[in-house]
Amino acid sequence: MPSESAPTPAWTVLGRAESAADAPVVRDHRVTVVDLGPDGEEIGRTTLAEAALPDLVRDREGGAEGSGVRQGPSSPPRWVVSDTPKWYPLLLASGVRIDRAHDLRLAHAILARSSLVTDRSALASSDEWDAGPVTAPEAGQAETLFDVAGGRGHVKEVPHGIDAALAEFARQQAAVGTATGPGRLRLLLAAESAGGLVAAEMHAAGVPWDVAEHERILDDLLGPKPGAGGKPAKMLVAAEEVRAALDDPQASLDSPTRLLTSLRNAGINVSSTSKWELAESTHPAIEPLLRYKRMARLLSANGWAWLDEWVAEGRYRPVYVPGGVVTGRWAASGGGALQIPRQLRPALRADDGWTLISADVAQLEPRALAAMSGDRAMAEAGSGRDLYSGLVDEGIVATRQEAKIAVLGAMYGSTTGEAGRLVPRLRQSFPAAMRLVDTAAEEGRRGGVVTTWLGRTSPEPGEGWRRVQARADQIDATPHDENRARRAAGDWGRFTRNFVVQGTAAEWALAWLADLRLRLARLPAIEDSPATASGPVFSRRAHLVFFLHDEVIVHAPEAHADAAADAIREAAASAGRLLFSGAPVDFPLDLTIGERAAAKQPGLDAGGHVSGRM
DNA sequence: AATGTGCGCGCG
DNA sequence: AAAGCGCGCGCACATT
Repeated sequence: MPSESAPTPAWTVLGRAESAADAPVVRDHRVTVVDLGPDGEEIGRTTLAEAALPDLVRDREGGAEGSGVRQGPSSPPRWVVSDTPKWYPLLLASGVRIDRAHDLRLAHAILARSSLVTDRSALASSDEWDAGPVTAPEAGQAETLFDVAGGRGHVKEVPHGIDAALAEFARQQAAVGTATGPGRLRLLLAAESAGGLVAAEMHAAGVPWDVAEHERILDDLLGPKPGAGGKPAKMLVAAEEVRAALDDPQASLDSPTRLLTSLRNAGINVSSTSKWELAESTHPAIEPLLRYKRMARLLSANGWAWLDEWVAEGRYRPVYVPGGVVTGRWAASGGGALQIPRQLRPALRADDGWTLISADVAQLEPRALAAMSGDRAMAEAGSGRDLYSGLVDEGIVATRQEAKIAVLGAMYGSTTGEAGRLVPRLRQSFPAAMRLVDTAAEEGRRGGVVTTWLGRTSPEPGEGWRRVQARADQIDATPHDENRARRAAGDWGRFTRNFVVQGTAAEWALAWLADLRLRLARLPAIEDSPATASGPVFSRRAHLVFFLHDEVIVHAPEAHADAAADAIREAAASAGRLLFSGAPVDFPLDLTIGERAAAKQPGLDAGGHVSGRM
């Protein structure tokens, strides 16, 4: 229960207790909890055993059974932690969820680089906060170490002590105070931190995974599971067909170099073994070869070995890395969470009595661009309809396919081929949107930085890039030097052009997630449910299980499916208002409840590559 | 035997 | 069809 009649803290900082001089043991696992008032002044402090932390947090959250349902009139604090994966798994395992957090590591990464922050010197010098996330504590199987921008090669953790946390938090608050447009940065820090919570929660809950269905798919596409070291029967058959068609009984299909030699010996004139180049040939070896390659990919990426390693108790538990991509998108570490092939989506299977709800935003990036640039014409083209079809309706391009090429080309900086022909039409129809991306590209070509809608700033080009540019400016620069510099400048310009769009879209998605997790937590819990593999916090209520840039999947009790679907829609509308209040841009969802929820057909709108069927 | 690199391909 | 952006992973192959 809330303690005494102390003033309600605005922030509560968690940190490992600093060992006092008279501490009986050096490594006593104790935690210090410091309450801060609205101006950052300390208004309370207590130290307790690590094991007692969950109960304290549960009390402060004011909810029963970790439900997160508030009981008292005062709101729970925003918990300030060094690094969410360091602290939150323990709480979740104890049945405690929290509403709001401020993740010092994630916030530091944003603030130390944001061009909105006027004075970054204090944050720049506290570089012990420039580190990657801790690896998941129970990760017996996680062998992949990851590097985040700046931490290349060495795995370093941020400090977890209370003194370090308080000092860094004070630096961060001061930095936000000096920012131009502090509101946006505060919003970004809150959203980024909420993303940290969601990532930990989804890892704890896991994706409900039907192993039998996965095995059925493997059996269907590859044949029965082979013995150790063996290849599946259907792969062997395809390989023999290829060798026969090439008239090369020794041909190796697994080594690109040797395969290329075999292909050329058979008169197939290709410069690589990539599938798009192979597909242009009509040689009879090509069809079985492409079939073989699809099977080889499925086997190595998501075959029986993947199932053994990554799925246990009917749950796939990927490790998400919020902020792991420079643009602010999430990365994933281990198990290929962001690359689960559409082919396998039927293996996502709700528990008995539960259902899956999947929702994705149609054309998120162009909509983010329309909103941030205030381009009314572009907003109108996407209003209440498929944005690409909107371009056709408005007579800007002839077909939906052309619209897609033009829009993607505008955001990625395409200059050749069909995109080169179509993008200029957008420049005419959507001048504000095009000016925004063109300006971002120009800034990048000059070696400058660009910033997303909420304040995430692109990295500066590296030393090598600067050397190349400097070389081309020398009086004795060769045409080769100049070409190289022009190409590098163009590359960086396309990066910064895309950064503002991809990064702002990622901010919208974070706001969506952040709002959604709170709405789901406020749905009622179901009664009398058996314990599930989702853990103590999520066994009785709707929860997020999957997130992929512009798509979420929620696992919900059947009785709450409609309420959860509403929460997803309302959260999307709320995210749009929060980021772009007043802009006439909507973010329509494709939402599916039930059996087919996880198995959306290969992309009408996805990156453009419609995956082949086997 | 470990480590690094390029290729190819899955996802948005 | 890929192109133009951002990723992670497994494999073959080269290097240490």
